[in-house]
Amino acid sequence: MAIQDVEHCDCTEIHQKTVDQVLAQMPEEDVLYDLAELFKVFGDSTRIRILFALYGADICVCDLAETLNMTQSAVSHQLKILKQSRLVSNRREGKQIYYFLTDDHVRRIIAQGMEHVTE
Amino acid sequence: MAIQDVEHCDCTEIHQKTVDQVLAQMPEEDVLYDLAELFKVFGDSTRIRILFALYGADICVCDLAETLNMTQSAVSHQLKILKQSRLVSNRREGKQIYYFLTDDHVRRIIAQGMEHVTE
DNA sequence: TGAACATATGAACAGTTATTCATATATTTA
DNA sequence: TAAATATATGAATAACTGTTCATATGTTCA
Repeated sequence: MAIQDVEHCDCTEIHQKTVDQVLAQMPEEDVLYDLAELFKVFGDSTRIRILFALYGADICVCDLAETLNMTQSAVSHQLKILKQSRLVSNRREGKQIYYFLTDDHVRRIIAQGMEHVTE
Repeated sequence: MAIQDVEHCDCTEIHQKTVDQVLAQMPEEDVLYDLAELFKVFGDSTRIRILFALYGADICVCDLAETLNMTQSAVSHQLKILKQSRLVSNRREGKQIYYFLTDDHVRRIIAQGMEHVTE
């Protein structure tokens, strides 16, 4: 999966000017990596379902599992990933832990995606 | 990976009202699936790099491979996925095939993601 | 303090996916 | 038409990932 420095292109005629211009405007590799990692988090049905469930209300793990018809363990594993990406946060209330969307970024990203999907 | 109808939750006290409300506002399963599939396409460094390369200009496969330091085959495989998701389109010009972003949806989705990543 | 409850987590397994390699298709040009 | 060039694609492999199962952690209440 890593980008290797291989003999990459067997074409004879490269438009070097185009290549240089494109390279000049590309973001840094680590930004591209982080961006891909972010979208990867959205790129799973379970996590999308969790994010939608949290769209309008704070919910505890147990209710999430019930709502999405999943095991508590599976939900917890995915919540961990969502939390590491700072898409969701949580707070404890007694025995239960409530999760919620960290901020409106998530809603906007999802909204943009929905526009593409439902057009 | 499929959502199974298992005994999902061993909690005693479910907030049924919350569960029902959340379920009522969830999009259809197939919309959620499509949305996850869309983000999955963005969730790979190679494809993100291709999309950024196409951000400002139409580029042929060969120049893409050169720009991204990849084999032509790997680029073609990923372009196929991007095309199936209608994120990119292409046109032939003689021997070469130029790829370009289908519309501004892609740019907006990427822009939203960048906001989250670079904050 | 101990039992019950809610959540988190590590290991293992199964399914998925990106790249490579070899080769096929399609266009141009000599 | 044959050769050269540009792109596409199928099969195989290696790496990655989501779920399950078993269990650990942390909180409340009797």
